[in-house]
Amino acid sequence: MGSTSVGNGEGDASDGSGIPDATVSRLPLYHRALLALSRTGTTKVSSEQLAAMAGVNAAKVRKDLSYFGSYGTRGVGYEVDQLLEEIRNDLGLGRAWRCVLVGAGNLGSALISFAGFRDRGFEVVAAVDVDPMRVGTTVAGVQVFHQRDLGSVVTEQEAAIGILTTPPEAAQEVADALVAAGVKAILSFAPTVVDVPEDVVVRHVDVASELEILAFHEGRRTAPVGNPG
Amino acid sequence: MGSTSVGNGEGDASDGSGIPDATVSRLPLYHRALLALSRTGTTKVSSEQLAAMAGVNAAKVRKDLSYFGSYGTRGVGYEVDQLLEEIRNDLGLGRAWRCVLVGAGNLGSALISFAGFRDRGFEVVAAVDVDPMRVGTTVAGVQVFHQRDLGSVVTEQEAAIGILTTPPEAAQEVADALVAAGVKAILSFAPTVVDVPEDVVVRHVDVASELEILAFHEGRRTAPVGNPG
DNA sequence: CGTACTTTGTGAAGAATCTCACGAGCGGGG
DNA sequence: CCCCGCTCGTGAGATTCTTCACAAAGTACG
Repeated sequence: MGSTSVGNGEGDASDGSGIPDATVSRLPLYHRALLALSRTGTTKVSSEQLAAMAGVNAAKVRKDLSYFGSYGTRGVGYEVDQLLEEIRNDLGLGRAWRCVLVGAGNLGSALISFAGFRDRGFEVVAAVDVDPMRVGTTVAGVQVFHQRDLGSVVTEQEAAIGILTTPPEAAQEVADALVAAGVKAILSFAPTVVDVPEDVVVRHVDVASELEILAFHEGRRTAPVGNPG
Repeated sequence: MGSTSVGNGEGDASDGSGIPDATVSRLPLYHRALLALSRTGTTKVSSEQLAAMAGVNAAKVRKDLSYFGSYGTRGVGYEVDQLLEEIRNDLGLGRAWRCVLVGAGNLGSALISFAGFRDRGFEVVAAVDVDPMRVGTTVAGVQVFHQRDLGSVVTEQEAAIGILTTPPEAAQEVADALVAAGVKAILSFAPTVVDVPEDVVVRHVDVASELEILAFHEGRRTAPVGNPG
């Protein structure tokens, strides 16, 4: 997708790990599908089924999985629990990921409350903000510190992931502080580009952009030809 | 990318409009950058500058813009306001986009309150939910109807975009209802695949997946080789 | 044991995207 | 008016991603 900035190099693809970016971005889909299968007690799954569940092509599933080794049995398919375990390992979901949230506003608070993360091993262990009204309070059990203490909060909490929900003006400054504190993975909701060193990964979630892309397609539908002015 | 499903065909790329998907997904970045320039009163910008602001390559900027015609002056650059107007047109941001939100829970409410949309022409004109506690209430000025009336709400409100923030189990059913009501653009926050007809565009925002991708990269950093078990 | 059937794993072709590199056109100065 | 320096627009090559198609390898069964 290109919203990632990672050190490039020797590998088979764009990441040093040798796993193509496109494949990595699909792993969560497979993970989700396998989780659903496991819950229903299904023990085996073919690439065809998995593909349907993840909304992709079957050949793609097989090729993606092959990057991690051969976990399937020809003529049978993949063992759900074994494959699930493998992907859990690859995605690093075996451990708990400690996240620090920067910007405890509307969106930030919603994210903290959102249960979907903790289930998967992502826990917001602390939040910071600049607003004196928010500093010192607790949001859904998460303490809010002052943003100037971001560095020490990250260190003390041993946070590995920074979640950035500040206004765009503050994003770069916060990213710099996160990087300085040793954070190497940032999820940014700020509608702006953030510059980070090569070894830091940034991913963006931008709802406004997504809506604009939808609007583009909608606009094309009703007025297929460019502006007639 | 691949989170989009659009009818494929004659074009130069994967969309019927002839504009490559990759280019479309970058238009919001350019739009944002130009907006910032316009606000500071800058009248001209080079592809190099624009590229830096959007976090992409200069050649890519020029090629992207060239799909829409030649709006630059050689030796000078692009006229900010003219280019901004052009991209506004292409993205369909000249008009107001009426959105219906399905699922007025935590995330849904946060989205309604989020100001960033209205500024850009996206307005949530109604919400629906299944929870009787929420039906009949008002969230940030937006009325919440019962989900069973989704079809008529869409029709009466003349909504063009559906925003889906239900639990994954309900996502497909809701998407079907939206499609039946004539909605051709859906933004889904539900962590599941939704099947829609070829002429409907779906885009996904999945925070959990993004975190998992970050975890993947982080995991690779500390343990570069596969699981030593 | 051998045959028929199924599904994986993967080389290779194809498509999309990115990047380079350079000619074309514009403004400014002499 | 002509030359110089700058930046756009774009063909072509490099890269990445997707899809096809088929041999390899397993199961089932008589």
